[in-house]
Amino acid sequence: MAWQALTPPGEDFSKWYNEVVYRADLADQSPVRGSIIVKPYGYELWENIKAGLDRRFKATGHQNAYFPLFIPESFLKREAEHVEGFSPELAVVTIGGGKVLEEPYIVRPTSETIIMDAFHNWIQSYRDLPLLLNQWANVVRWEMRTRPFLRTLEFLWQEGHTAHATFEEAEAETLQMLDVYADFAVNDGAIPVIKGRKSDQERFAGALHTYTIEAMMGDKRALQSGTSHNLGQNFAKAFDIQYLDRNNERQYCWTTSWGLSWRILGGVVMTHGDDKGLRLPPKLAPYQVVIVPIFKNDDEQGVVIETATRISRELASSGIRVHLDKREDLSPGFKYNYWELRGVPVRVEVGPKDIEKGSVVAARRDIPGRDGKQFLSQENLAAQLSALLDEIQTNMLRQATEFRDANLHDVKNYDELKQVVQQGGFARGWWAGSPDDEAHIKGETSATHRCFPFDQPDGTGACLFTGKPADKIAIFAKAY
RNA sequence: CGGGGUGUGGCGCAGCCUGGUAGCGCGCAGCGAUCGGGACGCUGAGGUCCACGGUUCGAGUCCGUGCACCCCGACCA
Repeated sequence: MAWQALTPPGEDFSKWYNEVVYRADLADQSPVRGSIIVKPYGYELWENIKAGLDRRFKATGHQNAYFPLFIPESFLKREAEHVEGFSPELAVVTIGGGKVLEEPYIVRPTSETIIMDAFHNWIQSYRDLPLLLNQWANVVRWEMRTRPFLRTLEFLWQEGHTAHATFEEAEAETLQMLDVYADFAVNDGAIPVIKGRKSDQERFAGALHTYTIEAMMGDKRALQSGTSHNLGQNFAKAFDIQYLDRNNERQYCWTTSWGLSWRILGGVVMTHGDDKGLRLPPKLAPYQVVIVPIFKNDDEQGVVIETATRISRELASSGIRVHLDKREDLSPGFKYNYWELRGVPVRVEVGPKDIEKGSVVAARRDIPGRDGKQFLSQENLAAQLSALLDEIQTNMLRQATEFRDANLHDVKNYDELKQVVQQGGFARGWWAGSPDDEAHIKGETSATHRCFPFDQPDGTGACLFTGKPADKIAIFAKAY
């Protein structure tokens, strides 16, 4: 009994999160402050996230490209708001090859500027539009305080950058990509998200509009899980991206950018995890099924391993990501806990009794204890498990949605907002406040304006803070 | 950048107050036993005690300086 139980999430969510990330082999601490090593299991999870997104990007007409890690310092300065927003957190290279550089290079915190510089060269005609690119890359932001995956000095993400002929097209693109993010989060990540628009206070440095998907974590705090920006003509003007329209007139482009990082991986952990560790949605899980063989002696071991291997091959050939845990000297109970910590959606147990009966035991991670266990026939097992995985995916989304809805409260006034924030959860109410009002609320409650949800009620109401007439509702919550 | 904490085998820690050149648990290796919810036994490998300077016959321990990392806040994907 020397193993150490996880800190229960209800006791100290932050501590629980750190323990899960490290103990479930997602990541390791690195010698570099605020930077993590992503271990194979965590990286495979990220690869599945990438695959789900990349497929959607391609389906909406985008192509991948790759731009340099280093950006000339002067590029950042071309868009005033942009440089102001990012300069506090830049890493700057001043020496290369032992020589002081004439112009320092910025290690990209985001790539708008260097990509817009290329767009300047690439776009001449309306026939060149729209230009729809995406880049998978690492970026660096020198953050004060870091947390694995949620905020690291260096992180992996994708950043889409597009240029369009009109505001309407750029706006449509911005909203389309937000839909893509939401579709991915909901259907692959089983994370219910609220789509909305950021307040001016919270929008991206240099953007006209920033749209966001906001998710509720297991501690009822909000996680901004992906953002999509309509950059208007701000960057097009700063980088002189002009095209000749059908009437042979020069026009500035309208550009967008949209990004989603490995933070979403932290979101998966914090949305679904429980006191036994990770719970991974089947669509993202590196292993969807793990097979634990059970035997008492060499005779049993022979036949059990043989059967388990056969089943494993059958499942793999049906496209199920399966792993057979053949490790010896480890008891089944140990393996159950081991794989539960790592969030594998389904555990299949194969023992002598199962072989007698032609069955297996299937235990689902989303339903704890005996309730989640059932016997399945070895006949047609792949189809049965595929159906079970679908059911788990659906159930996890349902559980997360119920939790989110149960902690999303409508508030009429500031007192109610404070109460909601204090007990944990999202506070939703009419809002007509100023940036100063937002700052005031943040100062007093540490809750921030998360978004104006797209889903708006009819009519108008009194602002929860100022009492002034408001035509929009907003959501406030403590956020990561 | 403000506040707090910690640096001792791979990990978690004790030892420091009351100086006498290292110990526990886990993990790891070998053998055996066990295996339907984290069982076990025996044997073994593994440490310039964060760095530098000082006090001392002698420093993990006392003093000074520095560095690093973690946690809590303000800033952010």
